Amino acid sequence: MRKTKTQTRTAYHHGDLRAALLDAAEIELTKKGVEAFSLRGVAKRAGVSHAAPAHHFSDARGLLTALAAIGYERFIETQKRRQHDASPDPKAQLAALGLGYVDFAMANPALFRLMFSSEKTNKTNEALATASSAAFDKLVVEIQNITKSDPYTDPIAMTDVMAVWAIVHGLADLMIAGRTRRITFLENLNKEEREAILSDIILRASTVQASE
Amino acid sequence: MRKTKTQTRTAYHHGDLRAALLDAAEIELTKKGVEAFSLRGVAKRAGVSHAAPAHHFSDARGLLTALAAIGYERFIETQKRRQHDASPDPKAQLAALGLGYVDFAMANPALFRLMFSSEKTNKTNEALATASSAAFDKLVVEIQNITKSDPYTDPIAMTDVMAVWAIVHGLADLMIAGRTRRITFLENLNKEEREAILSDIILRASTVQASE
DNA sequence: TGTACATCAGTGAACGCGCGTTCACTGATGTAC
DNA sequence: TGTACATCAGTGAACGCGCGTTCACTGATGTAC
Repeated sequence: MRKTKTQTRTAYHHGDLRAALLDAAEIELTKKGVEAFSLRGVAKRAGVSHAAPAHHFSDARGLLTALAAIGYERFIETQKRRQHDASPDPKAQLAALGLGYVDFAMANPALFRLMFSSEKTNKTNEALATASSAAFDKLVVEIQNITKSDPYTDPIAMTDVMAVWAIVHGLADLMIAGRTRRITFLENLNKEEREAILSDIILRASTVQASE
Repeated sequence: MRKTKTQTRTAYHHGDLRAALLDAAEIELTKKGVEAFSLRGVAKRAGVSHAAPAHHFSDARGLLTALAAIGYERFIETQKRRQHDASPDPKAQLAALGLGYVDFAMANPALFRLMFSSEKTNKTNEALATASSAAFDKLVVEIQNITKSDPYTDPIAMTDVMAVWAIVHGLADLMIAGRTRRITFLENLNKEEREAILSDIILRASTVQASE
């Protein structure tokens, strides 16, 4: 999962238990789901006693909140990677952002649900709020590049933000839930074909698309 | 919540414990969330001993599955009500369907999440699969009315189904999660204005919209 | 209508389990002199 | 460099709690005659 460690490993006792706990929490989340997630399970996976996490996180909520914040950072990285490989054209950039959104959800369904749908994170946490806002702002910037209008002052542009966000988020959530399996033709396409269709769907949500 | 009872109440022992348990389960779900849902809590709410539910549901999964199936029936009713009050024009009908989708999610967020995002239901259950398919088919029919083409045989029409479903589902899920609070102008509108904007957003997803 | 019996919905005590939390402890690391 | 002490990350036993599950039971309802 995450690879930031072994730097300080064996430096002090465990080395970097905080990072190890976050890694273990992600595995626990993926294998057990948010519903069956337990601090004791995380400690066991990290190979420490069940009382050890208390030195780094006050409780499960604190650990999950930190994990969600890291999730947003990786979420943004996934989108940037997609955009880097795409044409610099604003619409291609927006579609790439959306494909990155879906990529991340499919690759990390449990983490995605934790970030967007769970009550088990502390939304007033500063790191989480900052990371979450950064993700939102990336979308706002892409829409601004297309509409040439600042969504924070122009309701029409903000409506585009909302519409694109909704369609991308809806695709991601339905795909995670396995609901697209019902749509057999989509499942039978190869990667390129499927992405072309998803890009087309994503771009429908911005009105500038239609008026061009 | 549900009002089907007192019919047979006091008829045999409790009367209709099965229905009472489903009512109690919905309250438990709303107050505790899927994550903290417990059979004992449901029994307590229904005013029976914690072992009583076993006579009607094998376990929490069985109870939640039955509740999800009922949820889909009410989900469809909510959409039909919206459509009944709308113009018979196919696009107005589609927008009404979408508004009903959002209505239901906002009025029953926990139940909505149980239906669409939870691992705690048994998806191979016949009643649940039937109810869920009926909801999907309603959307398929509305798209067919607009495109004049059967989505089950025409991939272009099915893509419209997917796109409309995604945008409506995304709106619903983001609104439940409180993510639209960031979009302040939307929050300051009255009911009619907000619904006009949501309808506009929903109709963007169908390509027939743009080509007309 | 009356009695005797069968059925079965709901009871309540008991169980084992995993959970979060507490707390006295151990022992490795860091620091003062 | 060496010793003595402080710090603090991690240990492991113990706790109380709510959970699902089991099971012998009670007693109301239904049925046979």
